[in-house]
Amino acid sequence: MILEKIQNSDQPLCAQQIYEEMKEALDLATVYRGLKYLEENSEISSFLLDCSERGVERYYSSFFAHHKHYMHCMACHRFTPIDTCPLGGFESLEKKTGFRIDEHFLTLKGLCKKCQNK
Amino acid sequence: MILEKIQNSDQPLCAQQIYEEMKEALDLATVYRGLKYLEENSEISSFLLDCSERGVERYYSSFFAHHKHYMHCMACHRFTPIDTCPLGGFESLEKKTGFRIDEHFLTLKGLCKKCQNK
DNA sequence: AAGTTTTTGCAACTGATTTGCATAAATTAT
DNA sequence: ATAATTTATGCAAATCAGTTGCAAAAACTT
Ligand SMILES: [Mn+2]
Ligand SMILES: [Mn+2]
Ligand SMILES: [Zn+2]
Ligand SMILES: [Zn+2]
Repeated sequence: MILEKIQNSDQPLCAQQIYEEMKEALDLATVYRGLKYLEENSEISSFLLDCSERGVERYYSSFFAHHKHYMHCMACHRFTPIDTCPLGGFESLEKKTGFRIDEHFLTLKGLCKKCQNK
Repeated sequence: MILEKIQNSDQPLCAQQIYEEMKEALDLATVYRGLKYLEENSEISSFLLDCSERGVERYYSSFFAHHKHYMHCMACHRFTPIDTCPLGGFESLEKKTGFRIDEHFLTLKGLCKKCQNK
């Protein structure tokens, strides 16, 4: 159920949002346990969002959307996906610093098209 | 005191780390209040780090280091600063999506030089 | 020194997430 | 199909970073 909800959404969802729509069927603790299980089994992936209005929440999206980046609208709080990762090769940075980069997380914030025209 | 500690550190620091070194002088709540004040007055800036070992914590660095990005070592948990922001112009992305990008946050994770050679 | 404002410590609270525990549901063995 | 065993669930309590109320302490004004 939880997996389907996430797969059928065009937006990353947080635990509360998933719970809202199934509160008659599932307890919040069960939602969290389900999300944990799904993430451990690589069916979904998550990232933290630090939103000035809504605070810090973890958002989940289906795994095939793994390593996708989003732009977060600070007005409507929706995510706009970015098709191509704007981060290119880190080779020169790695060579220069000796650091081996394994993962990167990028969050863009601003105003979506709709919210600008208001 | 808090501001000095942050300015004199080569690493972003979290509330706990700052508190550790002044626990005889300051209460943790006072540290948090100080950090809030300093950030509101743009003397420091902060970012969230989601570390698989240490959990989610907010790290603070002096404001002149604002808009700096770091690579976080997953072994020693230290930050290596990146001198030049690897993110170039978002103009084409903005034009294509209509989204207006105001801020961006980037976290790189991996293994620092030292930790690789162990 | 007395009155006023600001800062502090401490404890209680918050909100997201996790956990213990006893029960319910699903599986497997008899 | 029935009893024994395993797994999933609800609910409440715990956790953890961070915040807040409140009364006492410190700093500032008069
Ligand atoms: Mn990327
Ligand atoms: Mn940048
Ligand atoms: Zn919007
Ligand atoms: Zn390291």
